[in-house]
Amino acid sequence: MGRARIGDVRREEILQAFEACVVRKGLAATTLADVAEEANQPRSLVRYFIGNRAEMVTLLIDRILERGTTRMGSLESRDLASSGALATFLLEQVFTDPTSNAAIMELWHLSLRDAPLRERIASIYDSLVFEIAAVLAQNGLEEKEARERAFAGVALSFGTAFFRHLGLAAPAEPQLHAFVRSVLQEAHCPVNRSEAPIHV
Amino acid sequence: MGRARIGDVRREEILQAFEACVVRKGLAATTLADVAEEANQPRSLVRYFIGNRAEMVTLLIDRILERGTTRMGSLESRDLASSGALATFLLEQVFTDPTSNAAIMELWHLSLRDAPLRERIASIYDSLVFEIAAVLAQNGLEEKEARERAFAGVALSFGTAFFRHLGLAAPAEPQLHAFVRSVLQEAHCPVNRSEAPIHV
DNA sequence: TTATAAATTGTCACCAATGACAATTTATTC
DNA sequence: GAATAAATTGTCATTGGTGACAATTTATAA
Repeated sequence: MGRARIGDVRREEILQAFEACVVRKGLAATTLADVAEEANQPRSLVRYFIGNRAEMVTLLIDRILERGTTRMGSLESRDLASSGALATFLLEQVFTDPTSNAAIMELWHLSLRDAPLRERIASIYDSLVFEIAAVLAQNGLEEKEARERAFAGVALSFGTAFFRHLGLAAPAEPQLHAFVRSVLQEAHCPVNRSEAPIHV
Repeated sequence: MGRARIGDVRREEILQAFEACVVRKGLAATTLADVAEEANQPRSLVRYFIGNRAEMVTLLIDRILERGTTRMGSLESRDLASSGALATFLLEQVFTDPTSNAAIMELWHLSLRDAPLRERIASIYDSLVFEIAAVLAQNGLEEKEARERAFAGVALSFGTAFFRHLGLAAPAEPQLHAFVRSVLQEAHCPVNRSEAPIHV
């Protein structure tokens, strides 16, 4: 007996509202009252269903990271055989959605003083690098070099996305594409890796 | 008559303490009391010499940005003729100092909801791109392409620095170097870094 | 209908941080 | 050493946000 539990629904509503607030005004500036208003609920209900503010933050982090993870997962199912396809994927799929970007940048800031979170975020990007390296290796690249090039490609895309967000005038799509490809695939004149480090 | 003004000294001490706190625990978490303690002054003196918290934040931002600007300025005086030297500069000078990085990341987060600040930060990176593009153009690259390649090189270095901070296993120095060069210069192969300016 | 568990409402105390300011002390110039 | 401007100390009120909880209402199963 008793009343039907609708906690899951409420929690979902609340987290959604929370995320909207965070994207709009930032984590530090969103109060429980903000979230409650966004969710059309009294503040006490937010506390009743979610609990602490800290717990709410934890839930939101999980939510965002999980979305990131599943998005990475969808990479495997795609047809990304060529480095050109990889470049397109990186530039057009991974760092484009502004809402996700806002959420990620918030998490990034949190991670500055939260080592476990930092590792969780790192592991997502790491798996992205891993997947891309796998494709490159399939195309005949040596494993270590594949990983290095994948890293560079992701770093370049990442940096570009951040600079875009800053409002810097980025090169046009085809140019960026060419740059990403140029780090992903062997140039015609391969760098001699056995050569000793030049600087230092 | 009256007492000698030592406001400038005090202000400097306070700002220094403020920055130390921000780097250590983040802007949002540092209180006036924290700053006062770090500066070995009572909180009321901090208020007396600096004023508002908002004003203090403004001063800190100016301080950090100005340092960034002057650091960019020092670029011109260097001998960065070859793309190899540029790569070295980007990888070893620009995004390396952990304290500056911490400060910048804090500013970055602030800039998410502060358009004027965002533009100021953008202009710093923009002038970095500009300077590098100038060197590339001097080496014979067409102006537009020079700017595009400079952008990519900076974005790659930036992304690498961020990923490093995340704890991701980055490629070794010489590999990174090769990647940066590969986006900075046309894809054929002057390998020797100490070489004179590269011709297209 | 009744018992019961869950949901909903509303209120209150507490805390940390800020801002404001009066009172006092110190250094400097005349 | 007197006048004065600046520095220094200490205290208080306010505020915004959180956490806690008692009281009430609502839906469901028996």
